[in-house]
Amino acid sequence: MDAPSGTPQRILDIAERLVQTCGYNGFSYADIAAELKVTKASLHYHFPGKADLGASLIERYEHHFLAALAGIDEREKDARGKLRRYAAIYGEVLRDGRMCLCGMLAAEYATLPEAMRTRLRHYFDENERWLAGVLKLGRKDGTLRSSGTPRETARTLVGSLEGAMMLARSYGDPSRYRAASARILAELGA
Amino acid sequence: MDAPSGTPQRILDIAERLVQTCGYNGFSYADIAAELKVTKASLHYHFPGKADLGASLIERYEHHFLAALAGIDEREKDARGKLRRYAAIYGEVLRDGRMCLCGMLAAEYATLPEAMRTRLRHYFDENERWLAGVLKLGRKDGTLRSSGTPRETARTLVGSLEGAMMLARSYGDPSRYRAASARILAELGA
DNA sequence: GTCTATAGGTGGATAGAC
DNA sequence: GTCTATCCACCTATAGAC
Repeated sequence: MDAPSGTPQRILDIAERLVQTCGYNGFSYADIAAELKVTKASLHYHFPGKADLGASLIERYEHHFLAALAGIDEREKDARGKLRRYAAIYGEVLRDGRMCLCGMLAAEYATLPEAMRTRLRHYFDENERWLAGVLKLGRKDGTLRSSGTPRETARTLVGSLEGAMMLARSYGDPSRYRAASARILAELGA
Repeated sequence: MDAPSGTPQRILDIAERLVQTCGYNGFSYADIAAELKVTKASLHYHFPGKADLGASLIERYEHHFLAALAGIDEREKDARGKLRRYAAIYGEVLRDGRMCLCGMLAAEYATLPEAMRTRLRHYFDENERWLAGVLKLGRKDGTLRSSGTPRETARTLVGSLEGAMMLARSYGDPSRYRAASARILAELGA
């Protein structure tokens, strides 16, 4: 609680935004250094290699995301409400021309170091796991309907929302995401 | 009809695969040169700058794609059949760790030259247009159902399939795409 | 922890010979 | 059309002073 945000956190903040907009292969240490007003060498002290920085980015992003999902579980008990809040989180991500960090990295998957690939799949697995729980809950109390297993439906849902974000951003129009997510959720009864 | 494929076409073939796997920012003239066994300078003769190459890639990809859609319209008169064939085209794209060329580029949108951005949006617009026609047809003859306008549903559909491809590829599992697309199409009655 | 300086490599791109 | 040779900017990364 001493520093509101240490240097490593500020580095991650900038790198996160850069990856969300330009991709992992689309930014450099020089970009971060310029914005943070330090030298590139300083960055290497905190994150020895770009792969370390990338892996830390995913870990922190997932950590924040899971915290947000825990927040939903605390405040929202209705399965439909949970789904709508989940979709809304990704809607907020779209601000400033950003895209979901992990959706971006998924596109660059083939060029990522293994440490990042593993963490990336873990992120999506956790999305799937949480959504499957919500879908199961909604099926039990009759508020949500889906044709396949909760697991498969969750998997499809994650992909659909990631794709909706990607296209919405290409048109510079977040409302495209909102329209798409509303339609997708409507199919499930939410 | 003289040469089965001239040098420019072979360059595009290699570049297309590279973009589909590694992205526009993830490949270089050197990669193409090595595979085609020519020098980088030769490539610049056919495509002066990387932006020219990128724009040509999208144009050719869209041309091939629209030809495939025309082929569907010729052989398949049933709206549900058209939709299934459309989804199948993207399923075939997934071979060899590839992703839809334009889905890849959409992720890198912020870093693309304007000439590529314009063509990219055009590709998605054409997808949307064709799909909206199919959805309208299916609605008229009662074979397909959707809650929103054909246009909006088409838009959502394109994004969902692109997202499904991206995630399937991250898991190296094309069956993820097939499962997701089957579920998505089922919601529409196909 | 941050700096200067620099290494070693690769990026896209060009000039000019053949 | 393809080559050799070369340019310059940029990349990730390291050594060592402060």
